[in-house]
Amino acid sequence: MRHTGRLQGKAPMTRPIVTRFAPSPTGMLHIGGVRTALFCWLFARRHGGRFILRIEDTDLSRSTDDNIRIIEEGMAWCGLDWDEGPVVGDPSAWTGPHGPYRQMQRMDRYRARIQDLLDQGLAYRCRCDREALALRRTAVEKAGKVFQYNRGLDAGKGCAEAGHDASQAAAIRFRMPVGGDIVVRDLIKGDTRFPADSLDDWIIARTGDGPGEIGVPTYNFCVVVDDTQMEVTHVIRGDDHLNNTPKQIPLFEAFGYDLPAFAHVPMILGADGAKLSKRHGATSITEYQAMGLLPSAVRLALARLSWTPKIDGKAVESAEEELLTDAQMIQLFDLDDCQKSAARFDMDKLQWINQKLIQRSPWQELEPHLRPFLPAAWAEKPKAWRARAIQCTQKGKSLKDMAEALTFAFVRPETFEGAEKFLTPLVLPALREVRALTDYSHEGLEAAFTDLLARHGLKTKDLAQALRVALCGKPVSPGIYDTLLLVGPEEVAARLARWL
RNA sequence: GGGGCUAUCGUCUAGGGGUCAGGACACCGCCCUUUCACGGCGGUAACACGGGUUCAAAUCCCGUUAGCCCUACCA
Repeated sequence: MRHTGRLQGKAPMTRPIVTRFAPSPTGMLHIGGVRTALFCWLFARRHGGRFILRIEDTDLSRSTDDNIRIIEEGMAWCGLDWDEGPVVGDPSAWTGPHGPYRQMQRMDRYRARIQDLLDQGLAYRCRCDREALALRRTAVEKAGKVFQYNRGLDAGKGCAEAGHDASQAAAIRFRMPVGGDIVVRDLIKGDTRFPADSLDDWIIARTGDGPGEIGVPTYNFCVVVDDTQMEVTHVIRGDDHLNNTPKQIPLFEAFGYDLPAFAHVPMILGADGAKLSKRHGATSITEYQAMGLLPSAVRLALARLSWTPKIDGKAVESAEEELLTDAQMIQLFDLDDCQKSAARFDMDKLQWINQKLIQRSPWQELEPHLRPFLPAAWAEKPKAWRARAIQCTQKGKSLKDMAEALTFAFVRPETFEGAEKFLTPLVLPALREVRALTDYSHEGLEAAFTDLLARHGLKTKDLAQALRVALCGKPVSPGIYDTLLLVGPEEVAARLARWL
């Protein structure tokens, strides 16, 4: 077992747990990224550790401040608060002792480390130009072999022997170990061995601006520098990075650092099993927000993909147990209970969770989330009215559904085709009396209805449906007493007028 | 091509030598009902394939197949 760190797989207990989420600001915040962040967050919270947000913006062509703000806001909406990282809305500020937390602002650190490696002979300058490299690559591949820089079939053909001009600008390559296996001890995937000879001397810094200059370092290099310097104990990331780990491990060792523990979490797939993309519907976290989902529902649904919470060693066994609170999730979260395989995104389950969470939330908690879906007039309504409005629509699947179910309270309805089917001559006399009702308490309305129904020989259904149609413009609304109450006596009279 | 990861109901999964293969979502049916819902009860439905090992395999081993990842001076 060569190239394995002494502490790999178990972080030293003397250090507090530190996890980090390190997205690239290249567009929207992807739901898969949020899930990875969620696992990091849950793990840190579970162990009373710190959670770092770090921005990997070394891809100059795609990284923008706007994209960074999208990440920050998405994380914030999801309730994934970070202990160290950028400050929302201020590109030059950060919180935490290991800043800055944007890689492009950390260049001097990277260059210093690269210089160290160069001085120790652990890395070297490479002046092969890309065309020449491409030529060699195709030649080797044509022969059915694998092109690996300075390795395998290409062994001994590195720059040193190629006699390149030292006055040229150069990229920097890291000298990888030869022979044996590099083993990654992964908390989710288990031990995985990679033949060291399947990897080559990879580029840690792009070609610099001039001779002796060190260019922008690459991703695999920056991560290692950052993770060590930020004292990350548990690298929890997408399993697309599993293959990068054997490249990074020798770097940790070259720096003389203990290895962090690794946990590669499976990806989230679309409903058809393909990589989750736009054509599957929502991929950006902001779309979930717009759908009327509660952040807590998104958290639970995402967490339950590839994670089975175990209570006293037993997997959750009922709908009731499935509905974990954040506190329970944090208390229960364990990398041991994570799946190795990718999971398909299940929108039905998300919606079910959302519905259940809406049902069991106090109306005051729901209101701020519901507010963006409601008309401005909402704010002017009395507290008791708002409470009733929310409570009688808490059966909805989403905040959007709830808001839609309440539109009748704000807009006078149009009539519709077939309204007469409900507003028959038989119910009109009763409707006329409803117009005069003044006691709008639930009990008052119920008593009045009982009396009305008896005297006019109607069934509850007849009157209720007629009222729904006249008041809401459709035969669907909350309970009829609630509907009346939310519309209010004057408006009820006004809306009824056209039918009488 | 090389290296790596993965594989139980439609979906998320439990189970890791002997289970009627369990649960949740979805779906279907019944009940409740002033509409739509909610709720209650019940039901359909799975070990990718082929070889081993074993008295016994979903479970262990080896193949195969399929999907994905890495193989960039992207991250």
